[in-house]
Amino acid sequence: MLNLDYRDARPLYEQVKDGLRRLIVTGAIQEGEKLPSVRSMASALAINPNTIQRAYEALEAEGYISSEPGKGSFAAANNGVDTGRREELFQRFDQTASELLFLGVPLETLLTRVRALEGGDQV
Amino acid sequence: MLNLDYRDARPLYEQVKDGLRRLIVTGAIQEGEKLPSVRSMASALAINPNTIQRAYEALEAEGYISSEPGKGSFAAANNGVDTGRREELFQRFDQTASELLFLGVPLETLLTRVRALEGGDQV
DNA sequence: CTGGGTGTACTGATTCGCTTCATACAGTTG
DNA sequence: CAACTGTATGAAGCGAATCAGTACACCCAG
Repeated sequence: MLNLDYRDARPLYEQVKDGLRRLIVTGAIQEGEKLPSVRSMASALAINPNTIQRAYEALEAEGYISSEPGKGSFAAANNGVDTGRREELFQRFDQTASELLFLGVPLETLLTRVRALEGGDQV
Repeated sequence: MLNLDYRDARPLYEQVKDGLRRLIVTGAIQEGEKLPSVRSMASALAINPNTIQRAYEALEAEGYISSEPGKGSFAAANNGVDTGRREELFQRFDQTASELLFLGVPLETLLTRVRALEGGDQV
């Protein structure tokens, strides 16, 4: 389901968080679908359950999942996502795009790329 | 010229690196222009010179600046940038865009945003 | 030529965040 | 009841980041 990179400088809980978010965003995990339990995912990735929980906790704060004690964690609806996350993404989007333009990438290339993502949910 | 955020979890040298890169990308620092010396910038930001050098070293590896012993560091041409950086940006671009689309942002909004960046060099 | 600027290199000490491990409690479910 | 779930806490170790100090080689204006 996920793979960790120990050579990566990023913390494990962040890799888990970003990985799960991507699965949700790309549609690999559908709305309402149940996520692996903290413990099972921890043993699957061979890391400590606390690390997984930290990732889940952060994802819930962002609004991507919701956890219910005793039951489990589930993918939330796209409309529940924190607005701060939206701002952050817009800023990153602009910065990334402007740097690519600076590097000489044609405007049309970027436009085509965005259109290709529409509905596709690949990446 | 730059401002550091000590509440930010990101390392100082990375904040300096990203900040300078953005100044170059947005045109605030033109090609060939001389950057502040390692020591002067360190005292201006009230941090250790080693931290600045680390940022400069990384930027040179990416191809955004070039340093000459005894003379100084200068903004490089956009064509000298490492291709790995390009790949990284494309990947980030796609991921960011697809997440924004997932959140319900209209395709046209993203397209308009990219067009607005063309040549403008604002951000 | 000399002094002050430049980038670069190395060492040691310290601080701080990340991660692990262990344990515990409370809720849900079959 | 038994086994699962999320959640909470504290202690400990580790490694990255930063700081401090020192040093060398280079360039250039005076």
